[in-house]
Amino acid sequence: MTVKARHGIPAMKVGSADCRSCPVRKLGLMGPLATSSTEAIQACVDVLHFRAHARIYSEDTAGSHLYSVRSGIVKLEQDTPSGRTRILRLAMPGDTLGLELMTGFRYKHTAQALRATEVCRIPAVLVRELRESSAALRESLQIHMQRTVDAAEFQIAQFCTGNAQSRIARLLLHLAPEDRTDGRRWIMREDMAALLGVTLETVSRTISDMKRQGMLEECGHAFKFRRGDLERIAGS
Amino acid sequence: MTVKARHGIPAMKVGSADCRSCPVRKLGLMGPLATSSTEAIQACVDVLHFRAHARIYSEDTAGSHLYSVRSGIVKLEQDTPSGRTRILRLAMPGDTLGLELMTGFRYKHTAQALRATEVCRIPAVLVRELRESSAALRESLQIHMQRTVDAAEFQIAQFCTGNAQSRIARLLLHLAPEDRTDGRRWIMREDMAALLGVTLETVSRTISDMKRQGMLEECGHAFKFRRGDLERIAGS
DNA sequence: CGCCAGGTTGAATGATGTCAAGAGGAGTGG
DNA sequence: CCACTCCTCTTGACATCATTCAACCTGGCG
Repeated sequence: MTVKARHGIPAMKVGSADCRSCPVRKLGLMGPLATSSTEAIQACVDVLHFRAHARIYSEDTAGSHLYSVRSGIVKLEQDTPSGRTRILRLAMPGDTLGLELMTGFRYKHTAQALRATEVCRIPAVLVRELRESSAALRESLQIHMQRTVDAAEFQIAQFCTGNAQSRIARLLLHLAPEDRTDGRRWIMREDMAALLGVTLETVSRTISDMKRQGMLEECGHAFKFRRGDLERIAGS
Repeated sequence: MTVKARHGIPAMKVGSADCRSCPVRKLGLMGPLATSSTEAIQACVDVLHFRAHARIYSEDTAGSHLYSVRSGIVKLEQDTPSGRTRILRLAMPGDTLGLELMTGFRYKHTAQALRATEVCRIPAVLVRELRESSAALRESLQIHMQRTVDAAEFQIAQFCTGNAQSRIARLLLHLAPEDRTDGRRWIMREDMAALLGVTLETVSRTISDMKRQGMLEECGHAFKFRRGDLERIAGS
């Protein structure tokens, strides 16, 4: 079992894919496929449910499935030369994991759910086959590759630049469409730290400071703030 | 003209592409195309020569060409929220610039030659057309997209992690196939700093330290070192 | 109730940023 | 050929920020 002992059962199969009810069908990799072919696809695509901290796949292992995120957040991490693990980027609903299998055979990251997460598990061979016959899928693949590039570059520009306060502000803005983060998109301090390239303590301290300055509140697992406040800090 | 005044003529057309003599043909985007179609392609592909610091294209402008690097190094940078400019990654011979035009119409970075650089300028419409007819090109596109992702993630894992000395050691190792950097791949301190996410002064100080410790020499525009020394520092 | 994972805080230390001054080299024009 | 300027790199002194190591708090859960 490739999961840290402390985190129990890694995955639970919920059932076969039901694309019609998919919350992110339009965004997902297979979204553009015609409804006629959808039926055949559903047969070999499973929906899996992962608990927080469960591992979806491991760096440098042979892989045979892509994953499409339906809900939740997934972190993609690598072991750095220095022994720590570094989060390279986050995958949100609609994003595709494991696209590197289109040009290789091993996963390049460890993928781990940040919180309860649902994914569609898609056989790589299926995608390779459909790629030959469907121009729509080819376009979708290209779009999703580009989205991967964008996410990685976003990480560099937003989360590897500026001081800790700026980075945290940018992360909160990124996670929150409005003036509060969704409680279901909770990220704990340790993961924030690995994502922003600072220590856990610095994250904790900085968030505490921001609370004391009155620009941030934390209710349960949700942050509340005025976007303007954080945007001012983010750009400095 | 989109080039800083101080850096004179931005580009010089060397001539039409001569793929047979291309130093990186196997690696390049168009490499896998059959020789028969190569002739037709060469007609609309130009080879351009850029001087050090010349701008190849600018962030957020409409684009109609991809570029394939033949020799030299190109930096891809973006303006950060904080006003500085941050280098997102380097493009080396064989790499392709402007792949974002396959799914959009604007360049997402500013591309600037780090030193004297030769590129092939390929019309985006040509690539879009060939993509329909040639499975080989489609595969090449996918490989080059993946290579872009790899480069961005390399940047995060290697150049945004650890202290200044580790980052510099990793950069030198990355630039040097052997135990010395190629004088023709010179990168000045300012660019190193923007690439590693530290200040110019920190780069200068750290390199001076490493020289004093005897693990680094600088002859003209080349660094000399023993890989073992730097590898020990890089992994810490 | 007691344990433990997650979070907070303090004090000391180390690393990096900032501002400022100056050295050396390459190119230019007189 | 020299004096000049500009660019790049170096170095110092100091302020600021982040890390480290440690202690402690808290709420959930067996």
